[in-house]
Amino acid sequence: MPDKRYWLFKSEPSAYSFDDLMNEPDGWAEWDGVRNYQARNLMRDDMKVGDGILFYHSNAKPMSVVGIASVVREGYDDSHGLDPKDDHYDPKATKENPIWSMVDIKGERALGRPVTLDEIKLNPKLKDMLLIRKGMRLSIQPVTKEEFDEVIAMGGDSAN
DNA sequence: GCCAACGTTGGC
DNA sequence: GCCAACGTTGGC
Repeated sequence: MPDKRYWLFKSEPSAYSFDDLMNEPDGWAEWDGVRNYQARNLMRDDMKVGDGILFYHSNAKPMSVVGIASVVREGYDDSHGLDPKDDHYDPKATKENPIWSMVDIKGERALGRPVTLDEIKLNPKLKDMLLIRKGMRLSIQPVTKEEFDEVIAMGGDSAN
């Protein structure tokens, strides 16, 4: 996979945690409900099957990267926006133009230990991560292979 | 719980 | 097309 890319997905563990992903009965989950155009474009246009994902817990104690996941289905229509009863309903979405996209992801493995936001901020190799840029709220962010590998190394995972 | 930063909406 | 108001995110 010559052009494998790497991403960071944020999730509030009170809403959906890495354990929830690992415990999915089917082994994978729809990453639905993203309602931000920039994040949508990344999912719709740039993600490929096999891409690596750092799974980050926001609004958590501690805030940290807790596990590794991967893309198992490339961007497709997020039909949840069409359902008025769905939490992620968007009144502007139509069958002809659902507006939003999602990917499917699979939990790979937990890190040996969580890598906290504080540690990421202190690591000079990770100083350019979007995650620690002031005001950066994007829930899906690209990361470089070097950053991806560094976080895994910090988490004490030797699997790759 | 607070609030800064940011995206979106809507009046003009 | 500008921009103030508003809602949300997410660290603190």
